[in-house]
Amino acid sequence: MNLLHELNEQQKHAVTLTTGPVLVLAGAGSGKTRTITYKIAHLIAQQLARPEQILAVTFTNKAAEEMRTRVVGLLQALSASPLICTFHSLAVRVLRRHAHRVGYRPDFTICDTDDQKTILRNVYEELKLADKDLPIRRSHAVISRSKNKSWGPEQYLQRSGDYDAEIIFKIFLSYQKYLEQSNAVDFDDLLLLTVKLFEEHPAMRREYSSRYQYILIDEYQDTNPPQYEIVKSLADVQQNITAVGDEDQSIYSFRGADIRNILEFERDFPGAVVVKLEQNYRSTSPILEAATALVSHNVHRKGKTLWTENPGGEPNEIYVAPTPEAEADFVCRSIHHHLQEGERNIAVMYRTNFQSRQFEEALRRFRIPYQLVGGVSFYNRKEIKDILAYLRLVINAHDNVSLLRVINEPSRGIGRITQEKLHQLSRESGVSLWASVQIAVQNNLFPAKTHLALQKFVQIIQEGMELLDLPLYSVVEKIAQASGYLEMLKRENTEEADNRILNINELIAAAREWIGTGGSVQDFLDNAALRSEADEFDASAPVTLITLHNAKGLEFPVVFLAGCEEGLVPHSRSLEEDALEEERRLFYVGMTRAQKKLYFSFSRVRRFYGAEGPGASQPSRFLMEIPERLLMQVQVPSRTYGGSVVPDGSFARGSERRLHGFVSGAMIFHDRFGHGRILQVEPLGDDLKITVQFPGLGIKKMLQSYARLKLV
DNA sequence: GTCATCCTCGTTTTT
DNA sequence: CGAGGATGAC
Repeated sequence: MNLLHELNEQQKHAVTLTTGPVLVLAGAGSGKTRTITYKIAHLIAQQLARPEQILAVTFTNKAAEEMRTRVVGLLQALSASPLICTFHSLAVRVLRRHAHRVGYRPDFTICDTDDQKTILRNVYEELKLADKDLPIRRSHAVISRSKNKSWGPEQYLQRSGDYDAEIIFKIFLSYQKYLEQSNAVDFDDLLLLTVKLFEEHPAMRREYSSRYQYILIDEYQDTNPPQYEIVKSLADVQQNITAVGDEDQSIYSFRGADIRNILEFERDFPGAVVVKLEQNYRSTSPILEAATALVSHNVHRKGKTLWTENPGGEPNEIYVAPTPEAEADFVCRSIHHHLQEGERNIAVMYRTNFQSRQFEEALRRFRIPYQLVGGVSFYNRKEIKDILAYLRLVINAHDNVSLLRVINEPSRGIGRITQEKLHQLSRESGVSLWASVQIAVQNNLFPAKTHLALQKFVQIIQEGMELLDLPLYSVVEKIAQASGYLEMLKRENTEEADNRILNINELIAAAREWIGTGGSVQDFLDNAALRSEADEFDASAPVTLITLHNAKGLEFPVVFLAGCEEGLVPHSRSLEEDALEEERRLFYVGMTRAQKKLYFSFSRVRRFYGAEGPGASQPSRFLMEIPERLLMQVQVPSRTYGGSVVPDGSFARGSERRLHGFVSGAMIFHDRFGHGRILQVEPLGDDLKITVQFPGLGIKKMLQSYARLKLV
């Protein structure tokens, strides 16, 4: 079977290098994932490796799934399958077998962000700290960032230089202790414990690195230090590692991703062969040229030259909207147009999640169906997490985090005070909360009402434990019943509660399907915990709303990059030099998702927290970095705007802010270049109607003329 | 201990 | 504007 004829020379080269380390530096749209996929297929087809000797690590579950299907597609008959997974799911797999070697029981629970914050709240209580002195979100962020750099509490204290490092150090310590006592791990621990396992148990390292003869890593530029350590360990014995990445698409440094991993691959893996993939198969040339021009403003890159055989193509358009509503309106109208032309996959991308709302509302108004990627995913909904917490407790009652989540959900009279006392009890006697509850019940430590409530709770969980022999879905069903959760929702009798009931039913259905996979209850829970929002992406949806981060690895014929404003992209919190380059890469990632047509849009006015920003927003500097010849302004020959101005044409005090951006822009336009024409200025009560005509000036000049104006 | 209401404060990006 | 915490009435 010859799979290689479908590849170009460089891709073929990368695929046929079957021993030793290989670094594939691949530009956007150059087929890097395809190269890995073919390499897996090639190794199997040529009998260079058995499928189970191959391990491929991707960035998201979705990508893993896709790669799996593609491999199966290339090799019709597969007796076994290669392991294709994410770092985190790999870690879970390893740790479920060997947790005891690093101090955990194999039934450890995985905490998500919410759970982490619950734990931190308890730590705060123990250390007598208040959220307003040091916001939990901050300690959470600091702890996670440290772990992403492979720092424990001590290293953090020594190396961070934070002014409040000492107190965070204490929080960090207690947090970690709490996790250990609950036999729980957070996302970061999954990686760290795996590293620890390989470090402290050379036998484990040997076992895994000889089990997998070939290691393939996708999106290598996004690996952080613990992931890097895992890669090193796994490639230890055979050194048959293929890493595929693009330094221009490194956008996860906030999660500890270290671009050095890719820049220093050749030093880390001596004898590495470097292959560059520079032909882009995705985008037409206006898109590719603009993207290339943009990213060439970055200093920290190896640099490569992308080229395409798709000449011509539509010009990139910019639309400047007076308000976010107008921006959404424009996007919807254009989407409508493209849909009518028969386009099937259109994406609207933005920097921050909150921007999705304006587009959702507009799309609904236009009755255009869409999918939102990100936001609150199914497994993140409260009702789902609650029911799953019950399920976790039934498997492992000592899981404090889950216990706290549902001990009073639905409320059964075990409030804050009781919970605090239980905590105290558990700290004093060094046992789990579940054990404390039982001690309390046995020794009658609480008033009659509370006592009964606790008894009832114990009973619910114990009954659940007895059900575990039943099929998973009926366990879930019975738990939803016995806990009183369904009843609570029914009694609420609102549309929202009904929706929640539907969601629970959907969970039961998912549990029913799970039986078919042959996985255990534990696997079911692991899967739920590691499922990310981006995994729910449906490639066939006509319109997709998505953040720039989530869009990585995807492609769409038509892309709208919305909110191209200073402060949004680049985000106001990333204006220092390094962070700025990352923002530029993020923008680059967005641009290079487009196959045929790329739009930029931004709004003169931006609302934060429901109120307007302090002045007109300025166009993103990234727009300015794109050569003018590659940009075209959407034709809006004349527009009518309304706003508050006093009759003589000057702006009323207090009202100028609202319309500051475009009104002032129109005026300076007139001033500075002498071409702009204010067609009409008519008072309308307290309002003023201004009609402006935009002639064909250079687009950047015009964007800037708006932005630079100061209103007097 | 619970529920309702008021208030505060904050939005980067994610496994 | 909205979520989630803090406060106060039962």
